[in-house]
Amino acid sequence: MSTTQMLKGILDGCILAIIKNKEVYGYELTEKLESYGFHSFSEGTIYPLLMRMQKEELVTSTLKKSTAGPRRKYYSLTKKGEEELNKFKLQWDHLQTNVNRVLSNEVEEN
Amino acid sequence: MSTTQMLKGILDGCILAIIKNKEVYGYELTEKLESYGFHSFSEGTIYPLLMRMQKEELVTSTLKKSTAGPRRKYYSLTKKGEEELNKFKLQWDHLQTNVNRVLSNEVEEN
DNA sequence: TTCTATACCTTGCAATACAAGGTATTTTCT
DNA sequence: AGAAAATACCTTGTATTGCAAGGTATAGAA
Repeated sequence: MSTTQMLKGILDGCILAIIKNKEVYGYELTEKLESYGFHSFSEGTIYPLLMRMQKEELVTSTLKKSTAGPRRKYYSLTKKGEEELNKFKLQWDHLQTNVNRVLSNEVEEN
Repeated sequence: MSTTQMLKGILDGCILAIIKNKEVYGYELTEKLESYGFHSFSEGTIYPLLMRMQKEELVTSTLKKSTAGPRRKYYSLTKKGEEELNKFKLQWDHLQTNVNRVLSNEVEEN
């Protein structure tokens, strides 16, 4: 099993969290994710993902001049994006709890 | 983002962990996962997954009579399956660490 | 001018969770 | 005995998403 599969759906939430903290552009994200411990991501992953999130109105983008190279497309969170991030946090929390419960072989308590 | 996507690749590890603890049959798994807090899984998810894991020699299966209904196909872990489970635990640990780091906006320490 | 780094995007593929539908066995109910 | 219900397995087709590979364009440096 590759880490690739384990990231499905989780990367979305991580990127929302990063954008919330500070607006970023796509190219920057591929590097930024590394600073959080992830192996570096393909641009073929990042750009389509950002465009999808914009289509879903979770983020907005504005072009700004770069110091070196073409203009950067900076992304920031919409209100809907913040709500989505909060939803993700809850889901991630449940997932963590459940997986850890399975791995340590404990049954759910109520 | 649905939980469905967040499970990709993670379900494998969970099922390996459950099988290691005690041999189980497919139909039973769909119920067992609920007791760990997961919403119940489709059989269309479980059966292909078990067959794939058998093909990869992570598990073996034996048919046993049921008290009610057709014979059950019980799965148990191979040595390779145990190794895979250990790998999964490490990967899951890293994933947890990294995602939580992003969500709390901490940079990796070295 | 040419090279390099920056920055964006597209296409096609692989992996996997799931809905929907199908088959067979065993017990229970009428 | 026949019908119904629960148990148990499997298959097909679809949607989602991460990624490799390849493409385009801008700006500064050599």
